[in-house]
Amino acid sequence: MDTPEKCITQIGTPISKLKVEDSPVFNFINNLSPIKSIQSIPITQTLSSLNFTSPPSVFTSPHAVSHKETRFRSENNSSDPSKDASTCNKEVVSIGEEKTLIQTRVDCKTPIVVNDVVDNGGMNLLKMCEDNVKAKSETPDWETLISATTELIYGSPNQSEAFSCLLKRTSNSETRFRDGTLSTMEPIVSNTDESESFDALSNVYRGGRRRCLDFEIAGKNKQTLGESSSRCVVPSIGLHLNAIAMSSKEDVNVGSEYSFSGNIKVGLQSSSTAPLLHSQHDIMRENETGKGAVQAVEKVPMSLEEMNSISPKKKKRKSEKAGGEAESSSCKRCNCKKSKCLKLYCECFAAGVYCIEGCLCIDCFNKPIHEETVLATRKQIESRNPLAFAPKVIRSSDSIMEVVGDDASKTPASARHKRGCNCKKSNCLKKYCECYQGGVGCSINCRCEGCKNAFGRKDGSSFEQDEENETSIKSGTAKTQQNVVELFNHAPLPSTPRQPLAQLPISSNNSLLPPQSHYHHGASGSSSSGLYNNSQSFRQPDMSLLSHSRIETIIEDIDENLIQSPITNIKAGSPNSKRVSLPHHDSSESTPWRRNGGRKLILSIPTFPSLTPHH
DNA sequence: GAGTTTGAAACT
DNA sequence: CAGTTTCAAACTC
Repeated sequence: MDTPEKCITQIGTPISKLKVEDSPVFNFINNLSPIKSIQSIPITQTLSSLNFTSPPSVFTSPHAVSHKETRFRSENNSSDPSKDASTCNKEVVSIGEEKTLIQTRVDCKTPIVVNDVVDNGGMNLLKMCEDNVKAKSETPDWETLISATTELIYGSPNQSEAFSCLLKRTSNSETRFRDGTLSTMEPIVSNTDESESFDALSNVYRGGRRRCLDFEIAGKNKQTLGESSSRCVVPSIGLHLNAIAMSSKEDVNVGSEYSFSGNIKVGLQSSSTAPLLHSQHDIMRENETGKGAVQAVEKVPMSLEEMNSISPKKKKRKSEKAGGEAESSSCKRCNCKKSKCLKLYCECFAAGVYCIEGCLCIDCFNKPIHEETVLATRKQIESRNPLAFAPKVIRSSDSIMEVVGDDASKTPASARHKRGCNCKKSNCLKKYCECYQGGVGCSINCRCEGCKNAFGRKDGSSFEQDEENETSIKSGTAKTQQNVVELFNHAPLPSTPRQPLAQLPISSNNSLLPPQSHYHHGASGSSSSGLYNNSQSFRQPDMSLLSHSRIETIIEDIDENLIQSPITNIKAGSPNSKRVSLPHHDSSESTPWRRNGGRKLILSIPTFPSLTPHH
């Protein structure tokens, strides 16, 4: 299939004009000082020779490890029109005139070698980097960079190959779609001779993403990224953890759909046409059913107008029609009546995603066409509570393993609701309880009364089957038990199957992070993303859980960051003095990476300049 | 499907 | 910061 149309040009500047020295990739590599210091690898000799003048870029962080998609954008001004850098599938590469940026998206389904690299103390990573650079430095060009980079990112030759292929194709493409109207999250469909590469891409892109809110790229940036407001770019930092953290219902796939952003913007760049906006779930379902993204692409797009014009009834009908399916797939859709989907009451908004046609909301403003409003509202909320959009449940990979493992009778000690619940009547046995809903036990942070949380009571007792049975019996239904089981099965998952919006819980304006990095944080930029983006802790990978683990780790890092940050007066708590308690790590309870006995690879990665227009 | 319950979010 | 109100999800019937 010919796919010029599927390639979206999000970038404006020709890639070829880029000089290797100006490449963000090189710049990034050149800024891996921490690794150097730790491993004493003289990589700089290879890379330092390159003078990068462009803003430092960030390489894939551990988060990126879980991402399969990487997007690069740099503000390079190329001079070679022949290689005009158009962007290919929006998901892939974006070399824009904007600030240097590397966007990474991940799909945890596919093991990424970066972990191994990391686990070797970064040695492999560095070596790979060095080798690639050396090997290709003679003819440094964009493709070389891409190749080297992608290999580093993907680890897998196949993946990197596919990625490179895509980039090449992109660079050669004459077709651009600045309006992003074609934006689709579907993988590029290629003709047969490139099928292999694209198969790989397919894997890379496996799992379409639901469009997310482009919270921070609104404005000028978005123009570069695609005018369509429907485009989804992960906000500068964010992990949209809510999505991740909350959904206990979702299937595991959800977990793999995070996008991280930060300075490492992970993007969901998606598409834009609202109509193509299938929920992530929809796409995933398709993929799961073997139809793959290709079919998703083939879906007849619906115009925004059409979408918006859908009457509530119609939507409801649709919803009902898809009801079972949606329900079964745990794809939540909001049902807001008064909040206009601009408050945290709205699950979609809280999760950092736009509402979709499946939502039954009324007077919804949480749509691309109201992007500015959404952004403004979001900002406002963040100003009130910087962590408003942060994941509610924090869990470590170990925790996940515990849950998944044989000893599933206990709530992961490290898993907890960030702020704690405040249940009065539900005894923390129903989903009204956020702890319960998140599949975690109550903690000291909770102010619940009569806590009987099956995942662990506030008093410290943990879930036991007997107790659970007792509870079920008392409640006169086994539903609770089923719920518990279900929650356990999905414990690490957030409640929203949607596309995670990578968002920084802390607004970029808040400057929660000190300019200088903390223990494992590199110099942080002004962007809120810094919190995540600098997190570079790597752990032994459990691919099936990687995404969650990563994210959770990151969250913890954030906590630590907050704790350690000189800026300690952050009212992390919600308005009502609800605590956004930072998890207390006993000396005995080490952070995930410590628990794993793994080394914590510290990368001092410069953050990307914030694309956020606000200041 | 309508109504109730619940607790988070928002407001005062 | 505490109390109250609003809201929408969860739940019940």
